[in-house]
Amino acid sequence: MTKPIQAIATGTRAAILEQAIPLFANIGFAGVSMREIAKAVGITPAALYYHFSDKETLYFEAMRYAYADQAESFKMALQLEVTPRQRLESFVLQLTQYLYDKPDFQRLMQRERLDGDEHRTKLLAEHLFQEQFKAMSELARELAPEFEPHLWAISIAGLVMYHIEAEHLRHHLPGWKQEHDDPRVVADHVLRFILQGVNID
Amino acid sequence: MTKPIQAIATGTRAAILEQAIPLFANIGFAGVSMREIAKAVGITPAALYYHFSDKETLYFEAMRYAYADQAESFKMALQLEVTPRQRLESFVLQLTQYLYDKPDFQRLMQRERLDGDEHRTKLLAEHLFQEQFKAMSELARELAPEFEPHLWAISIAGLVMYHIEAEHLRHHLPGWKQEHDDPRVVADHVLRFILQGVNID
DNA sequence: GTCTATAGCCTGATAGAC
DNA sequence: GTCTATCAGGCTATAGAC
Repeated sequence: MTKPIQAIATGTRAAILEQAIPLFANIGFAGVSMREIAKAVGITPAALYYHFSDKETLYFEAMRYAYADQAESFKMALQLEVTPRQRLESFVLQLTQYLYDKPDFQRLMQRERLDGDEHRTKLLAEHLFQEQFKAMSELARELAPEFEPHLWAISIAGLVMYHIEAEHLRHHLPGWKQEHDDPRVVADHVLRFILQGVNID
Repeated sequence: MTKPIQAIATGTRAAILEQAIPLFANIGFAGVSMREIAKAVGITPAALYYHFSDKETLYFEAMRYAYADQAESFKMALQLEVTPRQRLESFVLQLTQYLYDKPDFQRLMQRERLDGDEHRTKLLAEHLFQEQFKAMSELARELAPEFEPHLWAISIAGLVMYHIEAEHLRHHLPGWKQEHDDPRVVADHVLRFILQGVNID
């Protein structure tokens, strides 16, 4: 319905990436054709091949473009000079809010977990998540020393992500309420769920 | 490599479904062609259309077939006449083990969360998960009355599932150890993670 | 039930004009 | 840079023989 001509993008290359991202996120690599992408941008398929050598390269670049601003987003939350508990709280809140605000990014992550090859998965882990994951592991050592930091950090991330990824499914499961789709309610629940198991002074 | 001709299946229809399931699970609906499925079964594409009216119907029936044995699997774990804590323990253990043992099922679930339409998602929720989800919600009331049962049950399921779904990604994140791929280690961690936050007598 | 053959369309990708 | 035109091949699905 909405046809938001790119306001941010300058240049055709950026416009292509910005139109391709939601298509790949919502339909997947195999489900989207170069013709569809071209149509969304308002050019012919042939023009796509001037900017990207093939479909896979376009997909790869679309991912990199979608990730571009992400790496910066969480750094601050974890590096603040505050108590460990406050760092955990701001991390959970920020992650929840981010995933709600950027559904394309969230769905691209989800698809990579299913279809990402070794190369892309490694890139994802090392260039996007590693720094935050390290900070989370450090937090684990401070807040929950009785756990493996790696497993603990995955648990935190998984808790947040699953609530969001299962949103449609949850709507048909007993006890669902409208408010459960509110990121603040999810973040609040997840935080309480974690903190009850953590040795807070 | 391995070409395990169907040993369980009796009849072509079952053979088709059994060959289609891993293909859909690993590559996805849009990524798999009727030709590929036919080739895996050892028949021609035309023969598929004798058994299933079109590709979508085949996919739908393949899902139903993959789910068929699942509904029974978890019932006992939750209906045992044991303490709530023991029911939680056997649920987490059984879910973890099941997802590791049936990667096709696990991946089909993951794909449904991404691409499932309203109809399939509802079917999934109501015919497969509802009963176990209710039992989990009941468990929540007994073990963690300070939480919303719905959100608590989702958290438990999400904890287990995310560890498994993120397996490839985890391999490239700091602190990963080989043993973290062992379902018993994951189940043990998840259980401890949950139980520390639960009021056990 | 399964086959051969094929219709009709869509796909990724390229050549060459502008 | 973007176009028109097009190729070669893959796709779902069907018709009709056996």
